[in-house]
Amino acid sequence: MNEKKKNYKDTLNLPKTDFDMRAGLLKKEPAMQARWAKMDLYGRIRDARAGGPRFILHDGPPYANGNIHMGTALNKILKDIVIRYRNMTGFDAPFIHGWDCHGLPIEYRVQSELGDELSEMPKTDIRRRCAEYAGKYVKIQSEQFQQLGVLGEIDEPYKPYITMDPQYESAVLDVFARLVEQGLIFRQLKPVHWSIENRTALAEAELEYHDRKDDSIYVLLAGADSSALKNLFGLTGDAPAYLMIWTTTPWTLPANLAVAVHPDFEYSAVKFTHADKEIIAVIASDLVEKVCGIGGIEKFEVLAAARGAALVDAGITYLHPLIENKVCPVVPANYVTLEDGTGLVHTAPGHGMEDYGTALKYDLEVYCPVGEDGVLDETAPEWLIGKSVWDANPLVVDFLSKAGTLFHKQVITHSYPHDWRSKTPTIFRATEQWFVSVDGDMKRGTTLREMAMDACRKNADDGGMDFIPAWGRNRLAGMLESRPDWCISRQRSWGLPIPAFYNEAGQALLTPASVRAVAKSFAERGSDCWFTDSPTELLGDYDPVFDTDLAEPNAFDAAKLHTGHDIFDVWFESGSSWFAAAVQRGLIDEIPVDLYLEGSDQHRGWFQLSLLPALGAAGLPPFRTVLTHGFVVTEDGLKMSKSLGNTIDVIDQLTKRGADIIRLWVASQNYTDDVRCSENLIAQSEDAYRKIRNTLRFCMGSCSDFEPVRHAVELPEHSLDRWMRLQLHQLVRDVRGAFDRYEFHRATRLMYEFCTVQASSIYMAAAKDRLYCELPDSPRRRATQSVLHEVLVVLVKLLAPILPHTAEEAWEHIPARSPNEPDSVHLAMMPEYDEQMLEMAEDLRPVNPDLGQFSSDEIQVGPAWIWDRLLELRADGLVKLEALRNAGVKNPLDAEAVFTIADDNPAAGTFLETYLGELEDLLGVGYARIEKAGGTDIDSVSETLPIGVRVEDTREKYSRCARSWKRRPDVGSDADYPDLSARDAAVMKALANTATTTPATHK
RNA sequence: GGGCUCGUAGCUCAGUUGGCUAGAGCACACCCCUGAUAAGGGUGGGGUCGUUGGUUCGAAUCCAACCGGGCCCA
Repeated sequence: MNEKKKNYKDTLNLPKTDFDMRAGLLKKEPAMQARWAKMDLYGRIRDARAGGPRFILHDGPPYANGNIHMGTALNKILKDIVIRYRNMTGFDAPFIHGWDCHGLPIEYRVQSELGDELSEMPKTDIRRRCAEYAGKYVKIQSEQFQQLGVLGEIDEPYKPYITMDPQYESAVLDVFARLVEQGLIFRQLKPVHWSIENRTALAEAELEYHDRKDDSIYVLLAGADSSALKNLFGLTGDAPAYLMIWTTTPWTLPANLAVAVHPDFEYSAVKFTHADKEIIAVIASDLVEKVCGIGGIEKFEVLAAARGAALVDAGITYLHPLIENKVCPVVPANYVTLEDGTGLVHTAPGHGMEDYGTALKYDLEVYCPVGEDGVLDETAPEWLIGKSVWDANPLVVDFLSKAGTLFHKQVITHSYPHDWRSKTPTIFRATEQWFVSVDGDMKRGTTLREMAMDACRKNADDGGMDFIPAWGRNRLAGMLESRPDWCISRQRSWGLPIPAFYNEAGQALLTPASVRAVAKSFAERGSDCWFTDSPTELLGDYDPVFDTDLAEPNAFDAAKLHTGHDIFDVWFESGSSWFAAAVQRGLIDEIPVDLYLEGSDQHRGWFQLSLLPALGAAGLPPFRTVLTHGFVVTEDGLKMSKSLGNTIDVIDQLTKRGADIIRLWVASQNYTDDVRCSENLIAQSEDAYRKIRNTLRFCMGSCSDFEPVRHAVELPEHSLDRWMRLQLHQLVRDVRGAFDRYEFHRATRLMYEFCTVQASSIYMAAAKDRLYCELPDSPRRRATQSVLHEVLVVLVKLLAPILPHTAEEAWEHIPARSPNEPDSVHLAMMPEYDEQMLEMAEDLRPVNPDLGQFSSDEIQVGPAWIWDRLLELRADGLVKLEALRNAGVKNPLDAEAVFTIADDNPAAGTFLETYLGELEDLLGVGYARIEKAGGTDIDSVSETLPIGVRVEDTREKYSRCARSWKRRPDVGSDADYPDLSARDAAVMKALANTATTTPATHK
């Protein structure tokens, strides 16, 4: 590089900025977060938006156990984007975070750590340890969320809502009292999933299905009246008749009380030899062959057939397989299938949900001979008493085998429910539990199910709910339609006690007033007092004698009561958060809140289990809109699991790449479906991040000597700058629209493509010449700076919800940022767009007075149309430049663009003259000129605009300007600067002038 | 097994009420620039729109079945 070139370089206005090209997020983000905390950014946003329209997103509480994972991060970042965007559009949108602290997983964890100490430990000690454990993870997760740039009432000086907080617990009881008031709470013996290991009833959510090996047995049940059974089939003879059933849980046979058949199925009486005797067995017709095959029966004879309904109508009974002289009925049931077994279903109401339903219908006893320890009690056959159900299995099989009623036994592997924590198999067992009734009539004259279904049918504006994506409505409705009563009791320590007292007769004291009395105690002393205080103390001023809700108030002597041992299902606690989190903060009037935003699994979970308490207690849904997102899956779309080792750790990514990278990844995903995540995919976001960052950086660098108030100018008519501003305003319109609809991936893509295409590839590339080479204060340069400055400010604001750290850093580097703007971008308002400008641009006018007409009277043009054509000319020219490059002209500045028009088309000529300068820059060529072709044979890019373009090598033809590097005919036209083009020579003279008049600049 | 749901280039996404040889950006390849430089620009290749059938003059778009993935149940 020679001396002279260097001199000219010094005369250029090259970009200048302190905004680092390399992000350095790992260092900057923590510092930024610390500063936000120090300045109380969140509090300042609250103050700034006070009085604005409220927007409440109610945070679903994550479970305070373990580090956050990618899914938790996805969820919280999406919420944070919503909150930030809403606040930037003028809403008063607080963000109150929450944590779910009670529950089995934590208790189980603490128990495992305690080991043998556990047995001697009082409940309060276990609970204290659980509380410490939960508190520890609340803190850890809180910090992790904050590291992701999540804002809100999550840490000091603000308080998130914590489900183990006394105030919160008290509020949950408040909700409960209202449900009691509505008559929705009842107590009943009912089979529940029971964990023997943990001695507790389990919610369905607490089950995992794993393969397990079990004895699959086919059992013959002798007809109580063998001839009656044979008569039904029109049979005679000596062979005894049996019903054949199938089960994989032999231990439930002691509790067998019936056999269920499908009334519509056909059943066959089959004759074959079993244990050297000829017998007749009843099997569903479609399964005869299969069952005989399984049993190794080669020779069998189907004697006759009858409908299931006929068996029922004939009052067929059978002899209990284990208990002598016990006679049981055949009952109809529609859930009987022909998938497995024999089509006749062993029914034990104490050990199965469907069996239980049948029992209620046909008045069978809900008999359960199994204790909470999984051991058969004294009501069982003597040889089974004291045996665990697992030990009972082989004994039962053995008994049947000896009795000759075991048709067949085989070991099968099947999917069986396991306790999600201990991984041990669960059983169904009937126990006394507390329930929320779904179909019982409330005081308000309807049922919870009816209310819920009704809310599902209506939109938010009609008192119902809105769903994003729309199918959420269907999914929630489907679950509500079929869900059973909600069992809310658990037999554990770590949870909110169900405030039921019992008298000596075992009657429960549970009324709205008694619950509220306990709520008061819990608010004052925390729920630990349930385990330390006497019932009298817990009830305070409440005296059952004066409780009008009690039918027999005198049956309950406060002094003789004892407290119940049940705690609430944790879902009831989190399902009451709409009330409990709001009541402490004076936000009760905001119910239903605007938005719940969780993973799609929460249709069954939190959404449903918040809806039910809210409808029961308040008569309203808790939310107006439910937004769900999919799950984080691997690059191949498969589920992530620790055991498969295909997970990606969010903290790992955070400490490796920075929060804004993860946030950009989140924002770029269409979360309505599952989102794929891998190292690769996040790396892709990192690339995108760099592009965005550099686009901002170029704007800053180019505006280093630009102050909008002093230098901003009107953009010239027909200038590329006008096009750019048009693009920018379209961007604002489209991005805001996308944000408004929660379509963050659209917003992100729009902004990213704007940076890549419109800004970087088209505008900035074209604007370089004028930015660098023109006089600093030239109107043309100032116009470009005016646009770039606007691009910068607008883009930083639009990006702020997604990239809070980078946007804030950029905000600080915006040259001459308006004093009217706040000192944090997160306090700023989202940019508005010039609707009129956009309309005018799209507007097509029959004839543009500046341009006349192109080829016919019908043609209609407008700015948008014109720029589309110009960009087509650009694309065409670029292809030709590429060809020229391959032919040896490497640098487009060594080429000229020649635009050809027909002689007789003055309109096209005028058009070209108007835009020739912009076309030169758009193509990045040294020079552009117009050529009139003789005929009409123009190789035009557009039918409506007959203009052709070609490019030519000018290395022989023109000299290169030593300053702008452009080859053009006017190089050397100024004798003082023979190596410069006319424009650059003039600029140099002007600069020389300035230099002599203001020597200070050379100091 | 059931309910809901998704399936467009290697990746992330567009594709209005069915209608021109299915579009972007990234990635990739090749090339350029070296005055956004651990930057910037250009060109190009790449898709039987999960599969198969059907409706239709015409289907990525509507219907059915199937295959594969996910969530929730069983």
